Amino acid sequence: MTRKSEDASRSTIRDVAARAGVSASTVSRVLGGVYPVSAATRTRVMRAVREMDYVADARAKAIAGVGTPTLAFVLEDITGPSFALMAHGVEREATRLGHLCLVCSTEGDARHEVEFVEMMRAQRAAAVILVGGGADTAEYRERTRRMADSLASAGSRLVLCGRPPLGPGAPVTVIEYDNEGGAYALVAHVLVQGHQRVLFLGGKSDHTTAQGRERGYLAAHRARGVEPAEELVLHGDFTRDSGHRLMREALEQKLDFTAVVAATDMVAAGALTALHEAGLSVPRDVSLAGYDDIPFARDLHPALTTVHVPYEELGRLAVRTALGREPNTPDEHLLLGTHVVVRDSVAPLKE
Amino acid sequence: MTRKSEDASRSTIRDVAARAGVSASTVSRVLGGVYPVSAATRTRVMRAVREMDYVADARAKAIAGVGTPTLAFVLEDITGPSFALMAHGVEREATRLGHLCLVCSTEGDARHEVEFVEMMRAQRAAAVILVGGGADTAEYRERTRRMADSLASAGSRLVLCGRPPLGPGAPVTVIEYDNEGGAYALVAHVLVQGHQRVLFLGGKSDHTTAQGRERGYLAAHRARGVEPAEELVLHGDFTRDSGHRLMREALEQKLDFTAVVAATDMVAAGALTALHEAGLSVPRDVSLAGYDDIPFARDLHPALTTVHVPYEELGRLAVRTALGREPNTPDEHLLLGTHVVVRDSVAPLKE
DNA sequence: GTGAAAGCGCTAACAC
DNA sequence: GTGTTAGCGCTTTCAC
Repeated sequence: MTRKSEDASRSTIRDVAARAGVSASTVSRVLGGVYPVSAATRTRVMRAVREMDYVADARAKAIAGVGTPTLAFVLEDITGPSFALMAHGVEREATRLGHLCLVCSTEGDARHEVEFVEMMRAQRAAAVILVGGGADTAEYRERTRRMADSLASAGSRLVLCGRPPLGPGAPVTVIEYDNEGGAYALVAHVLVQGHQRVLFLGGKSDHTTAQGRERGYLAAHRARGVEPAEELVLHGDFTRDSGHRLMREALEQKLDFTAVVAATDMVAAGALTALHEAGLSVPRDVSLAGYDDIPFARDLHPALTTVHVPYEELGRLAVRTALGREPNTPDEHLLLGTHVVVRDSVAPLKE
Repeated sequence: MTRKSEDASRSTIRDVAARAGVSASTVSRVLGGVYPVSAATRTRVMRAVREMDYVADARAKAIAGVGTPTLAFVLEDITGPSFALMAHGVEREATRLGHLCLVCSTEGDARHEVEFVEMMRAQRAAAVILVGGGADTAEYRERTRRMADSLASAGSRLVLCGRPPLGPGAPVTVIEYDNEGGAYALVAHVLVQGHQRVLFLGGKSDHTTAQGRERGYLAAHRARGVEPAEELVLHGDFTRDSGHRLMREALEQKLDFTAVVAATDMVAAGALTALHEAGLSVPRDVSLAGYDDIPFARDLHPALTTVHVPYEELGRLAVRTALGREPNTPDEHLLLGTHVVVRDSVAPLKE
């Protein structure tokens, strides 16, 4: 049986109406749901719909005020495991709440970011979720503030996930997780094992997430009365390659350390490989810890001690609060907790 | 300076027109681009636009025939590294080609899948890309064929990525990569090292991707004149946990093998930790290989020998061909090559 | 119950 | 150059 010969490409509600011998309104009504329509007409209409394989144009519905709402998720690069986790949470929750989910990758370009947000505003997205840390500059605040305002004035809402909050009064929701606290706990755990010289493989020095983790590293030292050696905190970015390079350099320079804490698990993965390449054994020769608890962390060898961040939950939460809010609500600030998960990559210092 | 007091939420082109003291068409024209408008009016209009922070409703534009086209990408779970890679490719290429990109996760549920496709058809998506293998059943073909037809008849197009092609004549584009060939080459590489009993950690036995890889495993054996032992091919799924479990069971059952080939890198990762947990060393005690060449493969220890699949390229290609096709073109079939990348997890068999 | 008409926000053809 | 009108595909009064 050949499936329909006419070109449904331009099949409109009127075409269906014509075929069923009724008016467009009637078609709309039977499709719409529970409006009283005689059984006979309903059947005829449904048959026409089926025969023509008709689906109402979602854009037209939207413009008529009955569309499926949309939610936008803009991130740097879906390829990063923690971003992917969040995206998953966002996507699940969005569809659970009956929303369509647009995702855009900015590739870290701020210009792309504002372009995307503008597009989403044009799409009349119910909310746009921005994720991924960055530098907390005046320029950032101004730009982001502007996005927040225009979204808000369009009845939408901006959600900042793991990125610098704006000043007070901005119509945004910010959801963060505790970078400093997590790093503090993690580093404390390392220090307790007797390590005194722990190398920190950090991120970009103006990146707020990196800063938070670095602060935790520092604070944990000071809490135990040890002043961290300046040459032990290195800066790169959050990639695997950065960890690999930094670690190799540290080894070449014969820096003196017995443990290393990486700003992310990716960095830790690179560092681990560098360590292995240098013939060092973890944790026998040196202890290693990461941050994020991406799924792969436990398949590293040794399984990585790290800090768990509830990324997926973060994503879900982001959409839930975004969609639950009244548009012009002022700022709201959620802080999710993190906790260290102890595996095998950190061992007590043996003299 | 306070940003605009009126509620732009319902700010329409007519509002802008009123404020600028012109007609809506004029506003449309200055916004539209290059239509001749006097400098004076243009300025006035632009000022009004700025003051009201106006953006044209993309849905309304779309319905009027000048919208940003949309492209849909539906996958099982963005959290899988290879999916993420493809998504990245798709997303980049889509935005490069001026398309918006919708992504939906089906969580492996076929019902969700058809629902999403229906939605995308309603959205008048220019194309929908379906990725992720599955069982090649009659039900699958029928269902998918139906989706392809209705998409085609709506002027859109279905692209199948790494999943079973339909019969001939279906209006779909299918892009695959060479599972069998890759597995063949990989297993040949293992056999050449002297291994005779190589364990295969496969996927679901009705999953076409898994089947392809298994066929390659088998073929490589036969090509060397060795009949693979039946008890050495195990079935699970493509997750890390599956690899872990299967490996542990194989060890418990004291299966006799000197190398293991996993159907995916994730499976290999799980298997690797199971091996480590059992106190075995790779590749000294047993060799191990994966498939996919996800970024993490080289940070496993030892770095994983695997088959490279150009996932990101696959994604880009998918959108390029999808968008480049005329709607009702019959089937087209692209096969991307794969190649094995030799790292450290496979070693020659020592007697 | 059902149809005609108005309206959603926009663009485009057609005046002037 | 610019305004008026019609029309995109749909929903929703408002009549009958």
